[in-house]
Amino acid sequence: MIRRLPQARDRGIPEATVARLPLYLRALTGMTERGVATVSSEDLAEAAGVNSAKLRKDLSHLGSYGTRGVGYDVEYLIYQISRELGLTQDWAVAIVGVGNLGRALANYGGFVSRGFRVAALLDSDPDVVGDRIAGLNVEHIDELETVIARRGVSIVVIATPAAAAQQVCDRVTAAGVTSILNFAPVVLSVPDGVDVRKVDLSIELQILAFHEQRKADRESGGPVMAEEWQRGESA
Amino acid sequence: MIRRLPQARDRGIPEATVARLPLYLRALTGMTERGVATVSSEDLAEAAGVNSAKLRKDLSHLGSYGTRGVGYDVEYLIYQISRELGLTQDWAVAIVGVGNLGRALANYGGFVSRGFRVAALLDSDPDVVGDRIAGLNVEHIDELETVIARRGVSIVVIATPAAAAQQVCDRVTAAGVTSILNFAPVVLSVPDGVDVRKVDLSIELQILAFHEQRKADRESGGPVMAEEWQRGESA
DNA sequence: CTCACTTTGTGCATCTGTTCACAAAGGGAT
DNA sequence: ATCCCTTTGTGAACAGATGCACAAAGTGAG
Repeated sequence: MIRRLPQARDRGIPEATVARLPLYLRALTGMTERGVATVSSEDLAEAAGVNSAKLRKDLSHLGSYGTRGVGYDVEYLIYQISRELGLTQDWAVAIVGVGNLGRALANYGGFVSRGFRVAALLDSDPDVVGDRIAGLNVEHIDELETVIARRGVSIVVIATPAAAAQQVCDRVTAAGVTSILNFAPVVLSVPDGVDVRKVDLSIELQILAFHEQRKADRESGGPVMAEEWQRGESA
Repeated sequence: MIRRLPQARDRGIPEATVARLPLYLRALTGMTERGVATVSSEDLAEAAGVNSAKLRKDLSHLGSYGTRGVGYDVEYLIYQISRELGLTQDWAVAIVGVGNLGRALANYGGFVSRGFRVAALLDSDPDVVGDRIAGLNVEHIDELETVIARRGVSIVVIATPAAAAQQVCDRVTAAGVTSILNFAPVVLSVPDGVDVRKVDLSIELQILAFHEQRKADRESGGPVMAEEWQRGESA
């Protein structure tokens, strides 16, 4: 039986915490730019849009980096979170699919700012290959494996149409990539050990629609009962 | 005390379930296009990339729409999920900020396909105002309130630079919008009753980097045990 | 009708995440 | 040094989500 010590410095950081660390990092970066040297959990939590107990518990998973009665040193905390997230090293990212979205991503400043470097843009469309976007030459998808190997690409962003995504995914995983950010609206199947994160614009809208509908229902005198539909004769 | 009946048709659908319904919907749509009339929880779960017990529990929150020994009627289930998500009605969406990302969103087919209609594109840049994108005229941000009111916009997508986002947010909430999809890398503060969903490209990358780093650590000689760090003399 | 087989819907145990509330720790004033 | 004030770090209660495993419900063959 694996006994998990309840120590800090335990390397098992909860997934929910990991997802919030970038948020704290951004808030802290803003503060350091405004010359703030020290921040309390209360203030940082407010800036990040979470409650302060949660913030403190999250940070406690990294170690004990605050000073009671005072708060956290902004610079130091930035460094600790960056290190934990692996942002002190430089990640080479390839973007596959240079349509509207791929272009937007290539030009997105937020990528470059924090340890990420767009190392390649790839597409299959001959009209697009050769274009210069965000200072990079768009290369043909045939070069995928070569580019990944030569430039040490470890994260691939898939911004292709849905139909091409699985195929691209298969090729990049075969080439040894184990981290994929997928914008195509499909469920990718990948070998064990490969992480896929998905960003799906239409899913987000659908979730909003759900809540919006519910708000509307509540205002206009309750749910529209009994639009009951006879079961069976649909098809 | 409010006694919540453990019945199906209970309108309290868990958030986690709501977030998966669009996934099921997409899988089902694919099936109906391939002429599949009936599907088991096992197969649908596989297509959506979840486990089958979870799928069944999720669907059971909508009601009891399956047939034991047979499975679910694809068309009927599509209808039920669509209705629950509010996709049987037509949602007018306005996109504020017509940079690379805004353009990508305006052209994204997935929006239109399911009940969402891009009703307006707005920007503050005079060079962009007047452009025709995805069949729409880009309008000046000054028209924001008018456009929202006239076209019945109920969901606003913010795709502006970070610096402009809160201001746009304030204006659209003042105009009565209660659902916002935010792509700008800032924490928006909104009045009670307003739903904000956030899509943040760089956060997703940072989460991937964290896991990637961890995988790298593990391979290069196991967890770096006893990198124990003496507490206190850091900083 | 009865039996064998399939697949749903759900009670229950478990795990993960959130929030409360407070003791412990540090700072600064006197 | 002592006292008071602030703020962290965390135990414990609670809440929410997941997954197992099985009874209940349906189909179809004989």
